[in-house]
Amino acid sequence: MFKKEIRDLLSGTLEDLDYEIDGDLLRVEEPSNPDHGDFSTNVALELGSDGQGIPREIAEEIADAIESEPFDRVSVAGPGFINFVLSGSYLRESLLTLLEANDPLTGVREPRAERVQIEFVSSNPTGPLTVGHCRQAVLGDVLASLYRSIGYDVFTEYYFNDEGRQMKVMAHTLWARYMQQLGHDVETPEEGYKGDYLIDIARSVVEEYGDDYTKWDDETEEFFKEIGLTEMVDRIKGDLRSLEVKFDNWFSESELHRNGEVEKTLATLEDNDATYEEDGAVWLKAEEEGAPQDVVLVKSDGDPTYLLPDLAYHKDKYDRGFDRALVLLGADHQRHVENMNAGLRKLGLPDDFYQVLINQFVSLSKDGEIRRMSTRKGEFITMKDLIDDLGSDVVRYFMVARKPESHLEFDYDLAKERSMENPVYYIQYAYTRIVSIFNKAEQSPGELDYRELNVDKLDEPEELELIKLMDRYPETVEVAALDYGPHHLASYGEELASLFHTYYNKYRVLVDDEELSRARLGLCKGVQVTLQSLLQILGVSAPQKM
RNA sequence: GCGCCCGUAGCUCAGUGGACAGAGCAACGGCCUUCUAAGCCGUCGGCCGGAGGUUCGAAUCCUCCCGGGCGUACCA
Repeated sequence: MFKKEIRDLLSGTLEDLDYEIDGDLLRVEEPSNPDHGDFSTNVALELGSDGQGIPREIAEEIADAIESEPFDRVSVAGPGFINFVLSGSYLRESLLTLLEANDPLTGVREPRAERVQIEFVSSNPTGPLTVGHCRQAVLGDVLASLYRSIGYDVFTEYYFNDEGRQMKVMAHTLWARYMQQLGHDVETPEEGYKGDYLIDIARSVVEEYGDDYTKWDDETEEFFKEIGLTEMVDRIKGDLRSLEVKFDNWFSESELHRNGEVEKTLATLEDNDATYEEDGAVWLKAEEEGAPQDVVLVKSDGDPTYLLPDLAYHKDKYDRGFDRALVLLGADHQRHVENMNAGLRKLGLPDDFYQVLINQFVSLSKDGEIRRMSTRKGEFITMKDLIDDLGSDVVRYFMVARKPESHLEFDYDLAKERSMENPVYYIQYAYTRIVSIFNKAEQSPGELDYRELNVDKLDEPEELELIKLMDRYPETVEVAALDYGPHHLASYGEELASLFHTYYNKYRVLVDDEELSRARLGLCKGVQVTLQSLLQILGVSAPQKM
């Protein structure tokens, strides 16, 4: 946030001094080297290369013109950088502002007109959710929190692909398992789902219905599809609940078929001259819109492919009034995205409506071994196993700690670790430590009156560093949301926790000097409020005791 | 072959075109009468996959190459 203020300040100063600069070139950053101040700008270098003067001289001029107000020092360095050092009094003041608001995000929580819909997980209800879905579930959930926390109107949705070929394969596999339970020699389909979970379901079907469905026909298929679907949807919802992931809506693909939306979408595409027939199938002219090749919308057997209902679904999202439809998809859906973009353009939807965050796969390392997963082969670790074993806090944290477009190697051994080497506990423990300090002080954080604090007592470098870092929190949240990068928040959490632990180890909060104690308690409360907000966005608990 | 993503310390990864590239783990060396040692402090460790280019300045942008993942279906 504060970076933006400096930018505004600079742009005013530049105007006063008759310099002209493109807004994009006016950059303020936080140097990694503390010798270069808390913030710095290269604007004088940009002006120099634009021929408006000599960088160092411009820098001197700008530095002289800037009020000293929130800064201790504004200096020129190197070829023409301008470095800003925040004053202690500004920082202390900002701690009081935080304590007064009792909410670290007031600055960025502004009402935004845009309505954002986020769709994620959306697996075929043909099997249990695996660690891969788990990453997406947490990414989507945290992104939704991030957007809400900066003032967006967010709506989350899970789309069940409960129609189509995969469902038929599932039904057939389930029937085969059922027949096997009854002692018939029926082979599990080659393409079928090999996991044991279908055997469990088959067993319960035998218990309830006996041998009523030994003949494979349309009625039997429908029956097993229905049973399998109900059972899988139930499990999926249960798994997500235990991961603390909530959806505002569950949407079924079958609904789009029933109410004619799929057909209507096809008709629109035909009207827009976006389709043609070949080999008995209906094709979308996707290549015209930048896709690598045309794709089939309706197969020669009359069934639509996955693409057509998905187009209908997004038309529906658009008609429901969302301004942006963010969809989280796995890396294997890249081609689908290109097809969707082409199809949506043919339907006449605005280009920036459909946005996709592609996330790479998860591998799991345990006892030094890396294990990969496949739902169809039945080789996978389910989300449920993971949560039962590690708890939702740990699972959630690990799943968002890496940026979505990177492969995630889930370090099972570290996740299992109950020590401060585990970053989840490290962050939680910082929070808990503060609770513990307040207990020791026989005071609740709520009782602490910020108006009675003498923050001038806070002048240790670590104290000012902590405030400085907290000052950056709102901006971190905003960046994490807008960049679709929840991992920024995780990194920030580790940094803040680390700084606090260091401080805690070096200084005592509760000391004989009562005024100092109170001021330090105020600082602790600031950290606590910030961590609480962060953990809440990540969906990780903030324990009172550990 | 073509397309997308990734390649940064031994390992797992951060790093919004800036000024000597960071963290955690591992390794090594220290440290417990204290608000929780489930800890703390320190040291070691890098031609940022390679080669060109753009720029006053590149881990970051462009091109090519190498390595890994994914895709390239009338599956989802």
